[in-house]
Amino acid sequence: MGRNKEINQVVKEERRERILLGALELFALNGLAGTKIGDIAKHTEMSNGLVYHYFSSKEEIFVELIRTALDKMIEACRFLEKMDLPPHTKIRFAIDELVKTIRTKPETSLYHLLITQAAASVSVPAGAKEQLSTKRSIPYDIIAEILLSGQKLGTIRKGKPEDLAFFFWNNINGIAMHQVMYGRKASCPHLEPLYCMFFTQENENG
Amino acid sequence: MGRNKEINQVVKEERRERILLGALELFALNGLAGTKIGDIAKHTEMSNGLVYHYFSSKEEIFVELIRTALDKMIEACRFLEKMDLPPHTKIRFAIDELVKTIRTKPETSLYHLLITQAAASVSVPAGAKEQLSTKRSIPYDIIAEILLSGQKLGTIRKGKPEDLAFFFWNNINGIAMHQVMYGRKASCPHLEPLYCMFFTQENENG
DNA sequence: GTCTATATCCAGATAGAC
DNA sequence: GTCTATCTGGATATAGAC
Repeated sequence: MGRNKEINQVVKEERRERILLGALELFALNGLAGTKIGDIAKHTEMSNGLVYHYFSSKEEIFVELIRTALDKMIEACRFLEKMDLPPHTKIRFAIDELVKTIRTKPETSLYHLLITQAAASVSVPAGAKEQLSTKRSIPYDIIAEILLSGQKLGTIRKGKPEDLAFFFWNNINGIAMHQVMYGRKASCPHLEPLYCMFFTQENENG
Repeated sequence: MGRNKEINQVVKEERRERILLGALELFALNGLAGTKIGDIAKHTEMSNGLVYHYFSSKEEIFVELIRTALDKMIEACRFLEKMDLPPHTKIRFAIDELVKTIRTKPETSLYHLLITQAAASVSVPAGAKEQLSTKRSIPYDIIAEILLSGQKLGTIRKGKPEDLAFFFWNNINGIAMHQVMYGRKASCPHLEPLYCMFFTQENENG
């Protein structure tokens, strides 16, 4: 009894996840307005109505995805922040790790794409706007902070840390987009040029 | 008579331009599906019906904008290609000039955004797909070619030219997006980190 | 929980007056 | 050329059978 309820709960959770994952692919590629509920239903092999059994509206799905995307990114950044490594190693690690995740876990690229898109768009649901305005800057701030420490040690190039952080995320997003567009077909670009952006010379070849 | 016809022709052309410019802003920010004909009409202070007097469909407007965007970009690249400058100077010039245009002519950023968005999207009209598939790679190829010449002269960092060209455009697009999002409020990021991506050391400080 | 059928609404596009 | 009114289709969301 209580038993069955638990199991049902799990099944229900699973279905939700399926819908979210399917919707993520579609939203990331076609945007909120460009994705019909019917598309999501078809893509997850459910009926139209069933989607509405799990979510009360298309926007709700979208907002939940935005929330998840932002939370995952922030979590990764906080983890990075706490690592016991010199700043320039943290940055290198962050680049390598982000790119590895992008290449191996497809939904990662989609999350990046989704956030980038949503952040640039005006006609985004209020709930998503709220998430974005409170959380979007955090990864930028954390990277900027690490870069600043590195600059003090002379291992990171000079320049406004916020500017460098901007380039950092910009390139990560671009790589994610590249991955989504060309997938396994084209190989991921080599990352040396990216390192060069951030590391001072002595450090660069190390 | 022939006189009046000419004048009318000019007025008509002007209206078309107004619609295109207004639509560009909306498409770039909200995508094709996220932009209603009514939005375009309101934004250009025309009636719904009048928009249809100049264009036969929403998609037609979109495709024309994509075409224009690609053609402008290609034209600028060809101009760059033909300049009588050493490769690394061409690259520096290209970055400076692109960023200057992005900062001073607002529609430029919107064009960049529009193309990036459309290229990533699946649900784009056939006409736009066609434009993209025949033209999108040209700016990448031209920049890669210039970078390759520079590599032969030792003024451009080594690495696959296509990869470097990818980063080149990726950062330009990111700056365009930044400009659209924060406009005049936030100042444009400093470009030194970008130069570092492409130039060899001796050259970098020159 | 899951489906089909449907009510409702909204947006693309057209018709026709001025 | 420009507008308003309207047709029409399609998409969101709901109702109700199973």
